[in-house]
Amino acid sequence: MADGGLSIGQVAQRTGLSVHTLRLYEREGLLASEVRRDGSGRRVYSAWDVEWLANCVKFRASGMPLTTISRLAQLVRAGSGNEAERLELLRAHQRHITEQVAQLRDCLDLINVKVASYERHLTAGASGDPWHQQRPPAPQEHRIDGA
Amino acid sequence: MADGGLSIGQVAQRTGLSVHTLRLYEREGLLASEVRRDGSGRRVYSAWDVEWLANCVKFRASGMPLTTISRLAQLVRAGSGNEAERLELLRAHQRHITEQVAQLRDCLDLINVKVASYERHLTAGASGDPWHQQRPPAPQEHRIDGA
DNA sequence: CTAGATGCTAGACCGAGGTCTAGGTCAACG
DNA sequence: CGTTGACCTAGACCTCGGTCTAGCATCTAG
Repeated sequence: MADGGLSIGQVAQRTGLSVHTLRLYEREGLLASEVRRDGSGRRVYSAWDVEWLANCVKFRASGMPLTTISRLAQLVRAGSGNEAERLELLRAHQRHITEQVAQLRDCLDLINVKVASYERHLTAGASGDPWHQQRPPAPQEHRIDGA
Repeated sequence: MADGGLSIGQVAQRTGLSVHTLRLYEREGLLASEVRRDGSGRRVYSAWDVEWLANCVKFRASGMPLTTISRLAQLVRAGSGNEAERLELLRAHQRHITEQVAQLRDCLDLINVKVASYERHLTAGASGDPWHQQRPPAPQEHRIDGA
């Protein structure tokens, strides 16, 4: 392939997406630049396309829905003049990620406690089911609702 | 409701799940103890059930599939003797979360770069599209005239 | 007593995000 | 030449995790 263009198969290999998914993404408007085609209608991806797709993969992995990526792509495709909107979109996702990290840490705390508890249980011999420990009148943690 | 038993609606309120979802979770075997019923067949949740559900919510929020929660619930329901398996399951999810956090950080890095770049762009006046830094969209026309 | 919440079950429906198939084109290889 | 493999489109199909409806029973307040 001249000029560094890549076939869909090659792009699949280096993005980790399936060729099916690549075509889906294109249909859904996730690409920020139209994919070229060769003489017989086959897709030819530029290095820039691949780079963009790699970003898409990260966005997806961090929970950005296809529609949002599509909107971003649309803005980029539209060219200059909408930078503020792109920035807003990115900031929103930034916040979303931060929130996710907080939730993950929250769950991780819980799991760490349970894991430690089971490890104790297993190495020290049975001392009661860690998941059925009676909770004596406990210090009010973040109770969901006072009641 | 005597002895602190809660109705499904009350549980929905304090777990943030819908009553539909609560019934779904029960059908799918996510509950580690069978929910009691009152005289006329209505569910009566114990404080422990609610606590367990709150954990389920965290598990879900951290990407644990229903089937996995179900398996964990099943183990807990089965009682002592399978602690090693529970621990294994928890450790697997621990790893999964850690991996997710890494991915999120990875995406966050990317976004931070882009955000910074757009901020510069916007405050300092247009200086080129931050998303087209390396490769201007020079889509060299796909040949339409014969070869 | 009656209305209006709230609950019950069974099962249909939905959106997101893929994944796969059918049927066809094309280029290269032995 | 025929076959093989990568590619094309259109569209069906699938899983996951809910969400909602129908039709009925029960509780509670006025």
